[in-house]
Amino acid sequence: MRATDLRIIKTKSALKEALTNLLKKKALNSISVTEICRLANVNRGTFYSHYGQVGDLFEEFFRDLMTDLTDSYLEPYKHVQILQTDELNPDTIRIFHHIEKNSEFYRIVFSESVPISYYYLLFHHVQELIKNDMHLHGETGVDAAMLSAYQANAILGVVIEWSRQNFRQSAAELSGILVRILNFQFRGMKARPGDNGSPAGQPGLSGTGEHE
Amino acid sequence: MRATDLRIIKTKSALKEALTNLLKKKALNSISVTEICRLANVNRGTFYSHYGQVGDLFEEFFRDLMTDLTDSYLEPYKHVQILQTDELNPDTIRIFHHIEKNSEFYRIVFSESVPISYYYLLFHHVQELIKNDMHLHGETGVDAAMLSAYQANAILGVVIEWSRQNFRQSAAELSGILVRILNFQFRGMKARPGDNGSPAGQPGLSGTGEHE
DNA sequence: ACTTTTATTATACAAGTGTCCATTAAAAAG
DNA sequence: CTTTTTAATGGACACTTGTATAATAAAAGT
Repeated sequence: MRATDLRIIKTKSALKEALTNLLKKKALNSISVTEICRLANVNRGTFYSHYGQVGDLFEEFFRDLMTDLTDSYLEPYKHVQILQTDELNPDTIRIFHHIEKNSEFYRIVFSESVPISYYYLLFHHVQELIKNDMHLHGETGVDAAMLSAYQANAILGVVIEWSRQNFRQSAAELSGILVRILNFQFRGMKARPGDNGSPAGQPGLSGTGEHE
Repeated sequence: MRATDLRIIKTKSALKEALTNLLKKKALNSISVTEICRLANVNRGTFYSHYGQVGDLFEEFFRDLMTDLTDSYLEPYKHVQILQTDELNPDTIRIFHHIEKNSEFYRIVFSESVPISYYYLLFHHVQELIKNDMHLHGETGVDAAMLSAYQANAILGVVIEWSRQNFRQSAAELSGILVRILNFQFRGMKARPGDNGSPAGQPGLSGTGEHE
């Protein structure tokens, strides 16, 4: 069962193409294996020799996106030194751009009757990105799994709300909103004369600022 | 179709009882309508006259829990005046106790192949609780929907991680972990002599402290 | 080009799904 | 207690699901 067998490649891409087309017209959870195979001209038994269910086929799209997300995430931290909560460059939060770019896809991931497993894929991916980032900045004294879970899901909360509002804001606007949220959380410490010490960078995002 | 018709009450409770028993032995997504009806001695057509799918029956359990969650949530804010990020009474965060008490149920809600809609029910409920709480404390200058989404999902991120670790910590321990996370986020502003001003209460939770 | 390997097909099966309708029986209304 | 209302039943329908197996055909290996 070499993965390079031409027959396998042909079958799989036919199935993916069929699913892509069906997703333009109906919800993921209402698409049947039979339907995909009919459209792809592939025997139903062949489908089951490659995938267990419709979702497994959909998941293959997901893997590619997660790679792109990694790239989107790492970018802003190249400029982490110049970040100030007050003047965060809206373009910095690339994660919103990544989602905006693929909003067609994320619309499905966040839709009601889809299994939560896709959300978990996204969540765990962001969590890992944050956790890796934390290690770069040394020990925090806080349970790393819990802290990263808190921070990752906080961002995704904003994204969920964004998708619930049909992605009507631009990614740049979303970044602005996030900045205001972070500022609000830290409102106790700013605007205090003679107290201009770097206020923990982007704690809402990775929690790993540039100080200490 | 008065909701008080004895036949309806009898049928519905028989179906619920059957589902409850089945859930002790197998996953929600692997339980069929046929199976429930067989166990409940209810005609399959009768099931469909009340519910559209197995999930709709499960959702009825959920409604009750959300009421209990409201009670659990409101409790700690009766003591909000005495809250300090440094010495937050672990018992204060009742939401963890609520989940611990019903962990049997939440284990299902957070399990992989279940639809994300249940998570949304929980998320939106917590979001509303936080939003109401925000209004009590006046305008924030931040998009209320986005801020509450951020804060609600942050807490749920910790809960997801908790369930992923099979709820091995106690609710009290979880509260302690949350306190440490919040302290970490605010580490830039504490231990600064002569700067003992209430540090924004519980921003990670509701973001509405007691100052201003 | 020929042989070997194996992915794909056609077909069949038992089981579940969602929907419909005529019949039955239990509850509500008088 | 009798009548009226309507929930529940039993049976049937076309359809999807997941699995299995022998036959076919396309690719890989020599």
